Amino acid sequence: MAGPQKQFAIDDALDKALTVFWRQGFELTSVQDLVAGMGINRASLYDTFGNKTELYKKALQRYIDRAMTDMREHLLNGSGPVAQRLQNYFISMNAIHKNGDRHFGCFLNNSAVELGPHYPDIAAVVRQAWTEMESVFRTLLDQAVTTGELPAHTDTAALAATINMMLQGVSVMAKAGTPEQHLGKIIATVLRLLADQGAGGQT
Amino acid sequence: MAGPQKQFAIDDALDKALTVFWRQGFELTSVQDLVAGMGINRASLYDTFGNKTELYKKALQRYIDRAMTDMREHLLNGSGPVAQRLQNYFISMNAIHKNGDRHFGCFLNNSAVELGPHYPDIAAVVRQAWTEMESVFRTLLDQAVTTGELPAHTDTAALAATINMMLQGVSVMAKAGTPEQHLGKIIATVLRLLADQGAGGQT
DNA sequence: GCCATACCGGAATGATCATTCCAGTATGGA
DNA sequence: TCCATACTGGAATGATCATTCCGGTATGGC
Repeated sequence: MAGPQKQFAIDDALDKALTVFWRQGFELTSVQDLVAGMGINRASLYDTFGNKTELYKKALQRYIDRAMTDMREHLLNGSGPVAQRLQNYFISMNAIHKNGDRHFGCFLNNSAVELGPHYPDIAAVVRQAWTEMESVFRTLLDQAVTTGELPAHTDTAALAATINMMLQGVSVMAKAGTPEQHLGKIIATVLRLLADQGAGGQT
Repeated sequence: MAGPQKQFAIDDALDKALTVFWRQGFELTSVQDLVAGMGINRASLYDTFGNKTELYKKALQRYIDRAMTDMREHLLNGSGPVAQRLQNYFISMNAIHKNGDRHFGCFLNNSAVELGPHYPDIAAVVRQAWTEMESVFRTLLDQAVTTGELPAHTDTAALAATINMMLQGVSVMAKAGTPEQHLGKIIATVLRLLADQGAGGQT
């Protein structure tokens, strides 16, 4: 084909769009904000990404892809006790979601709350991502059962779903500006609950 | 004073405004939607409530007042095991947050995510409400310690904060359309974790 | 009966928004 | 050298928004 060879880097533009949407949410982000933040022309934005809503969906998908990769790396490839890896993951997520003293929360979580009720397809994408996250947590918990860190009768599927729910809860509280120290106490309590899991009773 | 005696019922109008904001969120609700939903005149809306943002804050405060009253009634005045009361509360919250097959989530939670980052005073109101909710949970847990349902060494403050976090997590998942059955499994797991709490180890 | 008050429907205002369009510029293959 | 391609800045379009304003109406106290 004739013409310039060097199309602006699509993935890089998506990352920048994600940053803007993450900070401001969907409704409060104008296309002007996106044009400025992405460093590309308005017409290029529409040519390449369709429209504002489509761009948001593509940015969300990119966030999911990266979050899942990060998650597997941190949780499954790590060594040491599962409890320790989980705690590190919760703490590092909290760090990723903030910038300076402002908290932007989990982008999946934000998408679910702000757009879920109005865009069923976005809600479905979020649920699908959560299902994958639960699957990673379950793999991790199964490792813990194998090593004896968790009792053999543990319902790892149910526990994985619950851990994912807790991640959403912590994210929401962080977004509202809950003090770091308070969040730390909650995370520690979660870890203690998991450690005690099944110690007293069974099924 | 001269003039009509029967001002339109302010509280009733606030309830209707709350319903509209709850279903559509702040940004996607137009003043026209509010005028239609509240059944009052546009000029009356501005005269009585200031503007759209002020109206939202007043509706949020009304939601908080009613939610706290409901919460105390359901949790503190009830009888039976604390675990049972907690489970009933989680399930009834889930029912309150939905309408037919659509889930609107917890209005506090929605406010935190959608408006928290842009309106620091709203974020502060939400955090204050959460603090009160934690206090109610703590009172409930202290009852459980008294009756022996929970061990004496239980850190009820930390556990109360964690339960509140879980309520937010379940609310977000419900809002994204997570199937009832899946939510039920998560709530059951939470209750089991709490029941086993402290059975294995101590501080 | 009289009037200030409190509401009403609806129009006017001024701003912002997403999206489309256009004229101009640079690039790489032929 | 030439031209189709891919981008650029910026203006035009058409819609929607929050907020203010106005003429009209009914109500209760005097």
